[in-house]
Parts: sequence; C-alpha cells; structure tokens
Amino acid sequence: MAIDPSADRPVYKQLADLIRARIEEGELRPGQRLPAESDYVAEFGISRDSVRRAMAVLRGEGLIVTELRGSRVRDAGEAVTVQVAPGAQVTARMPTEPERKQLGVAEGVPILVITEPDGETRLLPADRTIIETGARGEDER
Amino acid sequence: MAIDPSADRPVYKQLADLIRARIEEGELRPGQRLPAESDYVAEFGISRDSVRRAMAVLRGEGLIVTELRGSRVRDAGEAVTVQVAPGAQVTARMPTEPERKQLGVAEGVPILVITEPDGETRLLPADRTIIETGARGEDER
DNA sequence: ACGTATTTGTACGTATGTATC
DNA sequence: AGATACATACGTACAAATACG
Repeated sequence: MAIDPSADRPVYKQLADLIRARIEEGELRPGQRLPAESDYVAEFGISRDSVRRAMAVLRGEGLIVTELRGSRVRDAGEAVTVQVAPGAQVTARMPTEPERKQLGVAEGVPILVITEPDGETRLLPADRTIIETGARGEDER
Repeated sequence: MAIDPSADRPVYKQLADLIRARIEEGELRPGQRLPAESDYVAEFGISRDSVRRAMAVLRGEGLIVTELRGSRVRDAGEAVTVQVAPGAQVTARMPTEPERKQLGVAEGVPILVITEPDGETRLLPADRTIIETGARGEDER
C-alpha cells in the first residue's frame, strides 16, 4: 500500500485515505498518537505540504485532533443526551472560529442548532451531544 | 481595516476574520463572487498561501464555496423540513470524504445522523435539512 | 533552571496542471 | 489561442510550544 504521485487522485488525498483506513481498521486506535508529519514525509517520499493537507482533511472529518505535540486519533468521548421539546427544530452547521472557541469545540466538529418553539436557540457541540426527541418524562444527562 | 503581519494573530486568520465580517455585515452577499485570491494578495501584500488558508477556514465554516472559477458566498439554500418520530436520536458530525461524495454534500457542511427508535439510521446534509421533532399532538402546550 | 530536540504552525517562493472564459 | 483562477506539490525558513536530559 503506497502512494502513487502519478495517479489521478492527489497525493494528499491518497494519504488521507490511507490513514483513514488505518483508523477504521483499528490499526490506529482512539487516543493513539499518529506518526509525526516528518515520518510520513520519510515513509512515502512526499512533501510535508502534502502530509499537512492530508491531516487537514482528517481533522475536517473529525477523525483526528492535532496539537502542538502531534496528532492523535480522536476518541469518541461520552455524549450527553439532551431532551428537546416537541416542535423544536434541529439542524447543524460548522461553528465560526469565535463560536468554536466559546463553546470549546474541537476542529472538525459541527454544532447542533436547536430552535425551541419559543424561539430560543441553543448551540451544542455535536461530538458530545445526542438529541432525543419528544420522549416523555426523562431527564437531561 | 488592514492586516498586520506583526500582530499576534496569524495573517491568514486576520484575513478570514475580515472576510467573515464582510459576509456577516452583508457587504458580501449570498451567491456573490468573492475577489480572486490574487486580488487579496495585491490588496494586502500577503502571500497567496495565506489567502488560500483564509479561504480554507471559511470553507470549513461553510461560509463560502470554492469552485474552479472562484469562491462565492454560500447561499443558504432551501432547507427541507424532516419529521422524526418521538424517541429518535439526532446528532451530527462531519462526513468522511466518501460519504460526502455519496450524499452530494459540499465541503464544510456537516451531516445529521438520525437514529430512529427501530435502529434505522439516516444521514442527511445539514445545510438542506431542518429536523422537526415529535409532531404528535399539536396541543402540547 | 537551561539549553536542545522535536513537532507543528506560519509564511514565503516556484512550478505545473486543469478547467473556464 | 490566450488569459484567468484555482488545485496540487515541491522547496525553504523561522517561530512557538512542548518534552527531555
């Protein structure tokens, strides 16, 4: 399994595919540290630029998180179940940068937008929230 | 309003902030074409690299879409309202690349994941979907 | 406490490809 | 055909944060 620079698919997407597959197969497990960018550069003989693009793809998919010390496979984290009133509307979008900071959401994680019947809106981090609809007599959390 | 390369905040984020503000103020309206990357290069005397990073940020936030002919402000598009059964669970996440293609979702747009009480799951593009919950009995309150 | 190594972040340059106008 | 504009991909360099001896 290698990377073919002459293939139709861009190098960085090939690398993203490859790493994604390793994550999905469990070869890279949640919480586990990924090899450094320079490791991938050395392993596949590609530019750091391409490696960083691949990482950006995976971050955008919420599969990994990257810190200054390296990237690791995101672990699901426990989600809190939130009850919403009947008639509430729910959708989702990506947060803007200020929202992301304010809500403490990682990159690549959408936010759930709940509009209650009374017009109030709530923003919740999608990776830590499951919305349960219209069920009777249950509490949050 | 300009960009200060010596500021703490990275140039590309400053530019993203600036363009985001123009969008939010309505100076750049939905559907409208953004200036070309080279225009921003010229306007602020920064590298194309920085401009492209800024664009990537805004794409990631779902604020703009970029095509080969340029970028434009995403227009909300009509959202379809979907009813879900009481007891259904809803969350959201970013699609992986294959999912994104299969569902025809633009970059920077999350997907809603609906799990019905019977275990069936549905994936829906969040930018075109509003979920309305528990429509059993309009005389709830 | 300090310097060094590691790793990612940012930012510049250049070049080529490809699709559109 | 030519100009324009974005996509990809290589290179370099330095900064900043963290970890380690």
